[in-house]
Amino acid sequence: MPVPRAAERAAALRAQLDDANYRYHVLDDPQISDAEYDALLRELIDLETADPALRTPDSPTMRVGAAPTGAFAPYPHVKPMLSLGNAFDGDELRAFDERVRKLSGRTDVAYTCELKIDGLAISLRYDGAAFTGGGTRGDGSAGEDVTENLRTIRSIPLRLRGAGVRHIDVRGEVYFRRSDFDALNARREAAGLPLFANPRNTAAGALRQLDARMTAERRLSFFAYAVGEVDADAFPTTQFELLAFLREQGFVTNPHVARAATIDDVIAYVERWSVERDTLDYEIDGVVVKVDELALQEQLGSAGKDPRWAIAYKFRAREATTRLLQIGINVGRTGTLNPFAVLEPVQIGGVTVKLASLHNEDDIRRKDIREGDVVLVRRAGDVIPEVVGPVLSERRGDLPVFALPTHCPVCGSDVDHPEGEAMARCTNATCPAQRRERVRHFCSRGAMDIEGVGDVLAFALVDHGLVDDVSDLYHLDAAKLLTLPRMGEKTVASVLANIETSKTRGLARLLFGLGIRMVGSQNAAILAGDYGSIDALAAATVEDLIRSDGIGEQIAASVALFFQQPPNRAVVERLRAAGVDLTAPKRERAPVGPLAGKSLVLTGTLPSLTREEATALIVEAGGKVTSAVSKKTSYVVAGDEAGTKLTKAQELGVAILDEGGLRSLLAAGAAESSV
DNA sequence: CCGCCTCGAGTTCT
DNA sequence: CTCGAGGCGG
Repeated sequence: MPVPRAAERAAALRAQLDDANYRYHVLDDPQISDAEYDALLRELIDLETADPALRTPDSPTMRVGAAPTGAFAPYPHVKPMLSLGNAFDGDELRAFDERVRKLSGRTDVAYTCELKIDGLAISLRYDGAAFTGGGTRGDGSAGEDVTENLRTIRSIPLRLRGAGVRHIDVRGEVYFRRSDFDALNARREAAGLPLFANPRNTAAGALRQLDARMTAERRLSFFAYAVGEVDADAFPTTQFELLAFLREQGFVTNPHVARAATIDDVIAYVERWSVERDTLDYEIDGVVVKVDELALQEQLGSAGKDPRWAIAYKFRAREATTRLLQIGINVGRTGTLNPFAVLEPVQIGGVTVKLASLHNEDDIRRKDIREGDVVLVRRAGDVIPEVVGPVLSERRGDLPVFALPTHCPVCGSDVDHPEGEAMARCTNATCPAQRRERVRHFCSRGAMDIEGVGDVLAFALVDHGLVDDVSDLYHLDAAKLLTLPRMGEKTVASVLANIETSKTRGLARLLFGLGIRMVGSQNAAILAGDYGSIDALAAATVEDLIRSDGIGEQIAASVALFFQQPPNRAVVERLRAAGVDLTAPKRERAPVGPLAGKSLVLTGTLPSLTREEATALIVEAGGKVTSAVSKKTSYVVAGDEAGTKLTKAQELGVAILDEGGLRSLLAAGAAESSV
């Protein structure tokens, strides 16, 4: 028999803790601190530990999580949990509205609009006022019993607050707050554990933990939005009031609900949230639209599986899960082994994604990505596909940990992977893959800009033995080119003409095109400007080279090494013999113009200028175009569909221009200089 | 020696 | 666009 005094105290503590929880989660108006809450909880745990008879199923102490159970029992839904039909644009919403009005015979139907939380649908059962169990959606008629795990979620009340309810099934969404998810990942990173890919899958995994203590640590949240079977004295008549009723009972409902008098209001709501979705602390994947009147819902009923009184508007997906079929390896022009993902094709944001970069071996290991995994794929900056990570809950059996090959997949040479470096390299400079890539790079737009020689022709030239190194491009003739597949007289003539034109591109582009390690377009321009000719540069020592701005020991050593190697010297001589311009104008005096000394960053698409044209105008005005935004950036020129650079500029307080702003800046200087 | 700034290298899809 | 890493100023 429990000691009466202790029983009283336990009951008081329970009431106090429930109340604190309700104030914190539902009212968002905490009256006691987290520390005080913890102290009360501690006291209750101690009482219950001393006398287990004091323990009740709805005690807040149950939230810390019970010990592991074997497996999940089935959880039948007396009233099935519905799935909703989808709409992807305004027209489909209008069609839905028309059907509703036609079937109901009404001229006007009001709707409630609710954010569609990207989490897991669950059902909670209350008998009397006490929480007695809950389960996942499953196939709609039965899911899994995850009662112990649900108990750990603070925003799920363990007792109803209102009177008059004898039984109720409450439906809603379990989800992960972004802030809680980020905090969890930060802790995992500190502990050296692989990071979770996204909040939704992590929430799913947490809810299916066999050990509820693990679930408790994850800090899941819950929004209630519907009711299944119910037996109560009084019940609301609209969806909007139903949400208020759920709040009165102690549930958290999403604050961004709206009542829409017409379908136009619904569409306005959808458009607003498709833009503002990123401002929320949780992820949403659409909007749920329901006929507001519950009686009308009943009347409309369902067609097959889907109710006729509700529809889910889905935002365009930004990420998706798919199977990682294989990890392939590309060999880059510098010999780097670049792993890439071969994916089961999947639609993301309107395009089919089949491939994605995987960066390097360490990255794959850190994310614990394995061949055969189901992976989460996202389009970084809404463009370039990226594998975020594996969905661990989908992993079946033992998949092998990824390891880079020790020999080049193309030529079989040894692979060099220096300690502490991210990239592994094929050690064979004459590796066919490297040769192909070097020729392609030489002909590319930023380098010698040889029109007509893209990936396909560059590879064909190397593969057919017409070109071994870049100097061979200038010793081609029509007869040789005609031996290649898909090359006719006309194409050959144009390619030869374009190769001829490229001879005058100048030293900066040539140096970049040669593909010297650590010499990209910028360093190439600096060296060309400082030395004026390839002979002067080839004669420079490391000590000479490091005097150039931005050139340190490593880059200097790389340049010097390049010109020491006989094959490279031979390439230079053959280029000279062909009449390729190996000189550059020596660096002109300090830049002048309205943008002298300014550095600008371009992002997005400008209305009437290409990126190249804008860059040329800025350079002409004495300015510099760089790729990343920092405190030193003078202006960010933002066009349509600007990406993360615009956000960064706002964060750092860097001035932002549109195309007009850029033009007036250029014009201002032109006016001055003409005076 | 650390932290910031830049640059290099590789990348997807239509 | 991303990540890695070299250069350099504090």
